[in-house]
Amino acid sequence: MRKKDLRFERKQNRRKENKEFILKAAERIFAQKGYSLATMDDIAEEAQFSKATLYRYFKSKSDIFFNIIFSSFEETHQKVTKIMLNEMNAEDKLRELISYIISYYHKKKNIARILFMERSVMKKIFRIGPETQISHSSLHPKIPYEFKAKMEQIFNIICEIINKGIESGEFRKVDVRDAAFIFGAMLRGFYFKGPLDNKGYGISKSTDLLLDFFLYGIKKNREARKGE
Amino acid sequence: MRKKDLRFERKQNRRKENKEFILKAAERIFAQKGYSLATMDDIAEEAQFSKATLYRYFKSKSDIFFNIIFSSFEETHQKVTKIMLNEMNAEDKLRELISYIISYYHKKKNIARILFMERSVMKKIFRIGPETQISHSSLHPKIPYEFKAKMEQIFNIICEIINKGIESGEFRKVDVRDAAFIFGAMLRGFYFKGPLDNKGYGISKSTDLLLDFFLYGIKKNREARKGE
Amino acid sequence: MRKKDLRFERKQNRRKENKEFILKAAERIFAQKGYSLATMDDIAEEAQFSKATLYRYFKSKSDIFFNIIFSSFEETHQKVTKIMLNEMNAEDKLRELISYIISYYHKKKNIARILFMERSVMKKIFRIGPETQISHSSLHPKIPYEFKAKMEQIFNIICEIINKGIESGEFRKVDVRDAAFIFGAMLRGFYFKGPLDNKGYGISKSTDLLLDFFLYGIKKNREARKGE
Amino acid sequence: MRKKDLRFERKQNRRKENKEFILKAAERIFAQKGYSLATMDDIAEEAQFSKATLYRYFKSKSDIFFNIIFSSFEETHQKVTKIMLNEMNAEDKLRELISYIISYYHKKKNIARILFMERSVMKKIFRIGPETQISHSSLHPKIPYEFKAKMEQIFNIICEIINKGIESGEFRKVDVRDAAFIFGAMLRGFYFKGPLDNKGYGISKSTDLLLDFFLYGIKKNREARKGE
DNA sequence: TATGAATGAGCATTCATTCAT
DNA sequence: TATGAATGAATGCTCATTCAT
Repeated sequence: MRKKDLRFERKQNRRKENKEFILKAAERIFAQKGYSLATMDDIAEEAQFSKATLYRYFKSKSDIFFNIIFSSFEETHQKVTKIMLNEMNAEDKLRELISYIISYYHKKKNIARILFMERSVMKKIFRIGPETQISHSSLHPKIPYEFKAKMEQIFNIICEIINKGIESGEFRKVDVRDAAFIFGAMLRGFYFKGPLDNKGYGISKSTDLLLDFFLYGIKKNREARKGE
Repeated sequence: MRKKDLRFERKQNRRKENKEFILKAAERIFAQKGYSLATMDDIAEEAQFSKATLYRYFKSKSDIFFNIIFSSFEETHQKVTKIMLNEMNAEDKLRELISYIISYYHKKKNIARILFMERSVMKKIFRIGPETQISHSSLHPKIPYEFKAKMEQIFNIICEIINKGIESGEFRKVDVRDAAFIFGAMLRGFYFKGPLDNKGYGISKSTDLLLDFFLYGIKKNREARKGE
Repeated sequence: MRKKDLRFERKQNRRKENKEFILKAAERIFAQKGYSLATMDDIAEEAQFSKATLYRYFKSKSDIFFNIIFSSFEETHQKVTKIMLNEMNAEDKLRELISYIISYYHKKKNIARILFMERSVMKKIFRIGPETQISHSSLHPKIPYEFKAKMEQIFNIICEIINKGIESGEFRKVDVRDAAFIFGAMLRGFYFKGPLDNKGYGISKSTDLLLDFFLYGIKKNREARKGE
Repeated sequence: MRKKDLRFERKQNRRKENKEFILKAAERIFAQKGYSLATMDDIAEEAQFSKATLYRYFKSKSDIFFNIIFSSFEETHQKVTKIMLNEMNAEDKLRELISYIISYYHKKKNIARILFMERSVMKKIFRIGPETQISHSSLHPKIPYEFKAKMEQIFNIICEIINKGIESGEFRKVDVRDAAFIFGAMLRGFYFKGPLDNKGYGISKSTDLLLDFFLYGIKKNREARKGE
């Protein structure tokens, strides 16, 4: 029955490709318009499928959105893990991290923005998750939980990098989670700047800038600090 | 015709009060639901006016939103100016700044979030501004321009504070605008943390944390830095 | 404040009239197409209102349908009560009843049909009722309960009429509820005849026919019956 | 070419079996949900065929429905004919008839309901029949005609039973078609009772009850009736 | 001035049916 | 033959905005 298997595989692949294709199209639309303002018509047109077809691949608009975010999270998680495992000192790891995240934000544009920002939308989307899941393990098993979990995994990896930096004597003795949080905050705030303009630095210059401030702060003469 | 003047004035006052009242109500709704999910019905009910009346005071939903943001900008501008004019060293000014902005974000909750984040919404809102304005000098004269201008004024004040810090020798010789941008980014990112949890520090603890990192960074031993 | 009261009253009336008007239009549409096949667009067009306006007056399609049925139930209830209270013998009351119900079915055409027949639709409609009602006493307080209750009130009145007929010696001693059920069944079945044709008797002839059979049955010589 | 014939026959059989299978599945679905609320997806899933395959066996949803009803009509026709041909008196034939039809309604549940009741659906279904048939002698040759014809055949048999009862002196001299119609009405109405509850009698008790009333009516003392 | 009424344009979602393999 | 994929046309419902009083 190899023939049948092959045909089946081909079909599976086609399905996967189409899903991927729709997701890419939807990502572009969400990036342009945000979640609420993006319509299924927009996505259908962008993907060059009929609206009804979208529903063959995804349960709902929020399902599409969820898939976009979640898969991009996995990507990030993998990348961040890889960075952590590198044989570098902590400073260089942070540099890599910054560089990656900045370019990631850039690539994902408003997607990440929506994620961090349209809190009410997120609530609405994820209400689908845990309540519904009880009665029938649907396509979104433990959405917000998995979701948050994934974010925390990433956060923990950053903590670990910083922690190693402290242990190795590179960094002063700060609260690891505080430091990691500040680190993330700098990156987020750097990218999500609203109507503000910074000088439009590229990724490399931006990375240098962020790293410089995260490492050294702005003070000229550091008096004895707690962690030193 | 003094009578008429008085009556007119009373009317004006009443109008102003009502506008203010509607704005407050709308702010609560936007904070709860974000821009897209908030409906004019919601706002009307919250303000205890009829929906039609809302349109007597404001041109559109986006007009309401604009007014909310703009007035809160003015408030911030004044406060920041006051801080700058204080007789303090730069570090203390930054502390005040952080404290104020963190509490401001907290007070305005999602409002600021929307501002920084729902970029597509902002675009939509501000399209009303300059294009429409040509034909009839409308309520939004140079909206995004004024808007951006206001933001830049605030930004410039922060620059000035930092600059004074450099001149006085408190801070190392960094690019002032870069530093101000990083400063803002840290605050923004600290507050807009998406589904992430930080430890839920209060304003005072948050202020300390942010100031500590902005001043000193994370490095233990600072080798010779450019600005030193 | 009489002026205001009057204006308010006028408005209230207008609202009531419009509701009534929409209900009438919807009734025609439901009669033509049944519940599922009738669309809000159909109703809107028939009522010469916009679809959105329909939703100002009624919460949903099923709300409209519910109102149609319920008000027609009340009408029937009143009429049937009046018949019961008449000073007539039981036979004449039954005649009146038959005459009224046949003409009622005729007037309400498919509405009654839907009620008795599209059971699955009814289930769907009334699921709105009791579940939702718990959290917020909505427009449909105890729909199916009230609904069934109303039907049972009507049924009980028929029972009472028959019971009096038994007590007065007009009717033989049968189980009252059985008899009332058979009575109703004959009327229902007489009207809801599917693709069958009877001879197209008018109301008067139909009434005679139904009464004749309900009273005397088809047997020629009645042997001793239980109830005699 | 016997081989081919056999193969053809086998194919035909297989086709027939599949049709039958689909019909059974569809019947279950229609019974559960009524016509409008049942979807082709539901039927496909229940039959474990793909939706497209359904369309290889039947022209449309309504075609499926038509076949269900028509075949069940044939069944009834045969059974009713058999009853008529029995060597019994008319009363016993009626008893058999009632018993059969009540159990038939029970078995076919909502199917019969749909038939008698969703008149608009029936119209929709049968519009496919005679109009379409002109251009290509389709699967539905004279649908509503055959359909009605079948119903009338059944009706006529009931007439004949009653007529024999009159001729034999068992029944009084009533209009035969009127009596048959009332007979049918009682049965229909007895089963299609909407949200009403009767006491939930079983088939045997129900049969007794219906027969009792159809034979003797409710009157105590029968004065001289027309037909006696 | 204030507002209840009205609506056009949309929106997410569904479904009977057709197409391509 | 059998079917997964695709879709046009609806469908119930919503909302920012305008109208009439």
